[in-house]
Amino acid sequence: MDAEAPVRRRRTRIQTEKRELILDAALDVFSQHGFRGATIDQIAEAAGMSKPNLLYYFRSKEAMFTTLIERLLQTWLAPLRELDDIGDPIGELRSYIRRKLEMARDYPRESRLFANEILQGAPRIQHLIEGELKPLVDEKAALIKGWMKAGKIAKTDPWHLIFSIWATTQHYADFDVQVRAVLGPDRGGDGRFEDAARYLEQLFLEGLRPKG
Amino acid sequence: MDAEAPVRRRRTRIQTEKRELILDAALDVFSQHGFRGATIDQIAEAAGMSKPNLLYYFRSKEAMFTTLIERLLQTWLAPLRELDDIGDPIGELRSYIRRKLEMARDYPRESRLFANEILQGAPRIQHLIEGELKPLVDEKAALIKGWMKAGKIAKTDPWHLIFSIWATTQHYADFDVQVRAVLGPDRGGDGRFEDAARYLEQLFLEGLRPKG
DNA sequence: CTAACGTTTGTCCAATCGGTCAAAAATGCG
DNA sequence: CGCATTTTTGACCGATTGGACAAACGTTAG
Repeated sequence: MDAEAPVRRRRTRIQTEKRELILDAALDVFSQHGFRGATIDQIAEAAGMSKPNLLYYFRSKEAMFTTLIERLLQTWLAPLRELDDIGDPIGELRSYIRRKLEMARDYPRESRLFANEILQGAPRIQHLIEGELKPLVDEKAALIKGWMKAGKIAKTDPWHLIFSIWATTQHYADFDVQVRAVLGPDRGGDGRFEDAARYLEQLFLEGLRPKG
Repeated sequence: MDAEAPVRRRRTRIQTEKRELILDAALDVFSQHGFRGATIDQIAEAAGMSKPNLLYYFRSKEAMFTTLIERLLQTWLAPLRELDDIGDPIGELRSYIRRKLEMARDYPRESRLFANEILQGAPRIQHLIEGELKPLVDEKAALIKGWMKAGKIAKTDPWHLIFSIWATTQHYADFDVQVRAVLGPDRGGDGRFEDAARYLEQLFLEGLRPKG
């Protein structure tokens, strides 16, 4: 049931630190090569320690991955959790999009790791998707539906709306190589996220139809 | 230069057939597990033949992958190639979005294989992205920019517009497991693509701002 | 100092990997 | 038929993989 470290009684200071160090290295390697493509040796080297030493802190490659992806999902869903009925609907959605785009910019490894797992059929996190993600999305979809009924935003499908926000924002993390290559060295630099933010705001709020 | 089969002189009927059979099996396996995650044994079993026999038709795992992804890119870019100045701009974009969504529906394996490769930094197709994809996108972005200047569609960033079309449509192939799980057994069935089509059309044309 | 406990590593192992090879089986052709 | 060519396979190989293990090393409390 618990896929954790030696943990006889309490967790040592060293254990806490080294586990964090390992998880960071593992995130590097897993997000770049996927679960099967990553090797324990690679992770150990990235963490600056020997393979058996790494396996002293995590009993298996699977344990590292699980720990990583469960923690990641919480971070990843946080912005959606914050979506609520306090401000005005348009503003709420606008800042949700902005926050998701910031996450793609600041935590691209997490995004890629998650994408990799879903791409391969989510064999290790199916239960999290059905048990955590779906209920949360259903709840927020209901909230959004309320805004539509009240005429605060245009009537459309709230689930697909959420999908499209995920897709467009995470695209800048998951397909980063392609985005950069297509934009070229000038436009593909640091400014690409501000350009994306401006574009996405217009897309979601106004669409492409010319005014007037 | 040519990473092909035994090919002494011409390609036999059997060679042509078996190579197609193998490529189909390889697409199954590669799209599910990525390049490193896939094994020749898996592909051989999926193709219903022995491993050495498979290696008689393709000299290596890499050769299968390369053949597959080069062919795939052509299919994948075809809809964008068709984008031109003949019809009215709004209609052109509308049908581009529709075609891309149909491809996500009909060729999800291709989409996933491509996504997998990009996710991992496109180590094997960097040259195709820079040599083929970028020029095509630049060309079409210029076309779209012309439409904006002429007031046919709203002024915005054509490159990011293309990204957002890719992201939203391919999402339904790449994140299929998640989409289905979130929509549930009722809404996640065959109708999800029609729902998506309706939603995306509204998003891209009108945005979320309520009318009036 | 020393015993107990936490940490680190060198060495090893069975399983799996991509790929080779020679020989057998099937096929095409005069 | 008989011969050449193409197709198929079992056996094998070196390299890499995830992981086990015991011995060594470090740290700390009494």
